[in-house]
Amino acid sequence: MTAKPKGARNKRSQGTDVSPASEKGPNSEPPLSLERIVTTAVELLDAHGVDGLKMRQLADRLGSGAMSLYWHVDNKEQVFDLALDSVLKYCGPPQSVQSQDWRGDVIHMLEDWRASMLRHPWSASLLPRRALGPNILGRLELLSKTLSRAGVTDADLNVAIWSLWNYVIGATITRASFDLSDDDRAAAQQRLTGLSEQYPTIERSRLLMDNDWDGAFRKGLDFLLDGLAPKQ
Amino acid sequence: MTAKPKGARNKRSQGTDVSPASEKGPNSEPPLSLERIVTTAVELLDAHGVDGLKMRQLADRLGSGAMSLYWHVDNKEQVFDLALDSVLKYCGPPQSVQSQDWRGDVIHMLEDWRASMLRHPWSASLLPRRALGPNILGRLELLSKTLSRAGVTDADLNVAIWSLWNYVIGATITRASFDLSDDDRAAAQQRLTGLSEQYPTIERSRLLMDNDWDGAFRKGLDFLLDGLAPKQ
DNA sequence: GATCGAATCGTACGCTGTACGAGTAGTCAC
DNA sequence: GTGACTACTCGTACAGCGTACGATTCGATC
Repeated sequence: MTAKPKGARNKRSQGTDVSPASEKGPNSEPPLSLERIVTTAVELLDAHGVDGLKMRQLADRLGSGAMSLYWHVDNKEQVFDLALDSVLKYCGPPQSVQSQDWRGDVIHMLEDWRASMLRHPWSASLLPRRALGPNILGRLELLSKTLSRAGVTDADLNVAIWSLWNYVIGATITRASFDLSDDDRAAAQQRLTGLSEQYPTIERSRLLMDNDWDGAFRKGLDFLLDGLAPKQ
Repeated sequence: MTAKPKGARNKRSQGTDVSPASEKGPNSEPPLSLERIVTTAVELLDAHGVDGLKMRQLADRLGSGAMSLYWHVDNKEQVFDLALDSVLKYCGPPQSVQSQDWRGDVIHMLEDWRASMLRHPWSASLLPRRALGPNILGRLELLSKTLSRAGVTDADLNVAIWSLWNYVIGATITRASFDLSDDDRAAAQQRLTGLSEQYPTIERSRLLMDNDWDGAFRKGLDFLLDGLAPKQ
């Protein structure tokens, strides 16, 4: 019986052993690994979106057969989980670990979070539905610690975290999906012109076309932080 | 050449003509119609989620062949669009059309919006990615009008609308997906216990388990409204 | 050489959305 | 009646999907 490795699947990644792949010919693919699978999956997701990721295509791109993937990965869902978390690494605020400016630290982390997801527009809509990987948990832990340091009581901590999470997720999902379909939006706005008696206000303000996404995000974030944490 | 009706597809629904179905025997299904398709699709989505809606199953449940659906509907995507919009009808705030309490009106509409989506947990994650139907546009128009009445300037209007939209969407998507997987959350929280040195803060606060979703939603909404619209 | 585990992959299966075109029933003109 | 036209239904078929299964290959160890 040959059982797949489950817990220690990424054995190869953590060791410092010399890769045996280097001994192969120059025109042969390196061996499969979790890392190669995940980075290639991210490439394909960036190129073709969530629905555009196919296991066969992923294998093709890696120079292997489709079923070889399943030695390293349980199923397609796990590919999503790994790709998602891999994209959300955070290196912390630039200057220091124990900055006095907790508000700046929170804003930096959340804006970086949003930016990371917008760089990979498939990631935002995936995030709420998938398992929490170490990078996601790391961000939550950092957020939690920073708010705690800022004086948010334990009783309010969870409410504050989830409010911020909700806001970031919602803003990014909307932004990303509207980004993907500029033509659709223009068409929808155009269609509204024919219905101006039904939707006069949103037609006049050209709601669907002209938006300051970044500014709106920052504005709402400020308001939330004003309310959630005591002023300094 | 037999072309499908495109614009006037729902002819049967708007007329007051007597339904010819009543002349049939009691044990035969009523004829297909957009309405029946949509309401049945909503039932199936409620029961099995987004991935659980299959065209064949939908047709079975309607007592017809799978391909008959395609006379009334272009493709499966349109079924999603119609089901989504059908679930988001809004009848307005209870008391009056021109209430003095604009803040109460906005909160009522947004909390009703969230409640409607939570009643159909598949709807929230669908909303940002799909076309805007008349009910969705109606809500946006109402929100727009109310904020305008409350004194929000034209320049700030779009920013305010999108901030609120983002917040509602994010809160509801998160809530709905966490709702769907209570066991997963418990398991994830349990797993965190084994990693308490890495994630001490969110482990101690039991972030993944114990949350006051409704309270957090209302709190954040209040903060946003405080900032977005002038105090009354 | 024999053995064994790790890793690869060809084949096949069940399921999906839907293109195609045949078939049916009702209506209207003559 | 009869033929034409429209509205609608649906059986069949097809390509593409995730992946179960089992055969195969390769390198290390005894």
